Amino acid sequence: MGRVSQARAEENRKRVVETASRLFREQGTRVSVADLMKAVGLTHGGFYKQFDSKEALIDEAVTHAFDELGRWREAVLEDHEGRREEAQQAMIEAYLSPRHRDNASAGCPAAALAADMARDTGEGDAHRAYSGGVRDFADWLATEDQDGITRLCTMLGAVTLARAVKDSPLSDEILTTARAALSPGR
Amino acid sequence: MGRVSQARAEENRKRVVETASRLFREQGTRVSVADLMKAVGLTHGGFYKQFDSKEALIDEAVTHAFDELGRWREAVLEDHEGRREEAQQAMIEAYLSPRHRDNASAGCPAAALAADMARDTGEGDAHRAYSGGVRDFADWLATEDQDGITRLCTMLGAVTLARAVKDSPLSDEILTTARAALSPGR
DNA sequence: TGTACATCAGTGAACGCGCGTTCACTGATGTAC
DNA sequence: TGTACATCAGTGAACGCGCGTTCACTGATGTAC
Repeated sequence: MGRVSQARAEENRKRVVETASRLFREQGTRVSVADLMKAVGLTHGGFYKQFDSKEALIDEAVTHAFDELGRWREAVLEDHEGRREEAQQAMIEAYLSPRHRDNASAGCPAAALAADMARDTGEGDAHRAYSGGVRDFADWLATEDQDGITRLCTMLGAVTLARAVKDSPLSDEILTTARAALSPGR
Repeated sequence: MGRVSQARAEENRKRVVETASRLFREQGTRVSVADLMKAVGLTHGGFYKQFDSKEALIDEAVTHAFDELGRWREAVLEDHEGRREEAQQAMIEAYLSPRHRDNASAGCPAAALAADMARDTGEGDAHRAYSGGVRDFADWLATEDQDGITRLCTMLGAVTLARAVKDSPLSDEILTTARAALSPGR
């Protein structure tokens, strides 16, 4: 293939991070470098021209996923013209929807990457991004009389369980029940 | 080594299932057959004299873990001489304790194995045991005015998040906050 | 502006390693007489 | 009860495979004049 322009190389790098951020949320960080590069349309050898190691990419991909989550929250807040509690309710609805359950690759990284974070070493940017992202999400969800952490626990637990029990009727029931519990008319 | 008595062989088989049930909860089903057998004190070659495949063992180990969870609930209920709501509160306290967070290998399989269940194929005894176990746990946690599913979501979400953010102060805060939210004086 | 050459993003074969699984072998156990 | 032999749980080397990572190579891009 030969050398590629700096602009193209930079764009390729971004696509690797974005694709990794999606694939890791969908399948976990066990996705191989070769499969990832294939998904981007490149070969695996060039990976190390852009990243020091797979772990360095994980750091960037996790950070990227939480940046995306932050933009998701901002978009919801804008949709509701800054009315905070209304936006929170919209986020809760979206979070506990079958759509979010079935599309982890575009969804909440706190839920999708929890097991990978728990099992890996706990040092590095991935864990810093994860902890900071959880804190920010909880803060955003807080109201005057309800703590954001508890809300996030219920939401994340529901999506985690709904994904784990797969397509049994229980999965829908978990989402519906959690949605009802977190709705204002309770 | 030569042949081993039938009683000993049966005991070895049980120890493999028990050890797998612990190691899978601690590290996920990615634990290798060789490492597992080493932990039991055997070599990996003999594994296939007892199990058809690693997947068959996963089925048994997951089932075993949920049986253990059921016995945990029964023990708590007995400790409180059948007083249901009191036993539920004791379970919530134990579930949201640092001890449970830090000892996944002896803890709740619904929390520890959620990611493995979500990412694997969804057929087989492991998933049946998982779904059934989640249902049973939720039923056990239900009260007259609070749904068991929602309680379980909050508990499981809290432990999952507390494990994922590792030893940051946020981890303790998540447990404490969830405990307060699920306590009766609320 | 055009030419000569150095750079380096991407290629694809290769590396050591650990995975799940297989298999010939061992020798104490279980059984038939 | 004692002897002869078949059984089979456990051993350890080997299998093909995919992993993360390395490296010699390619040739268009970027740069120096």
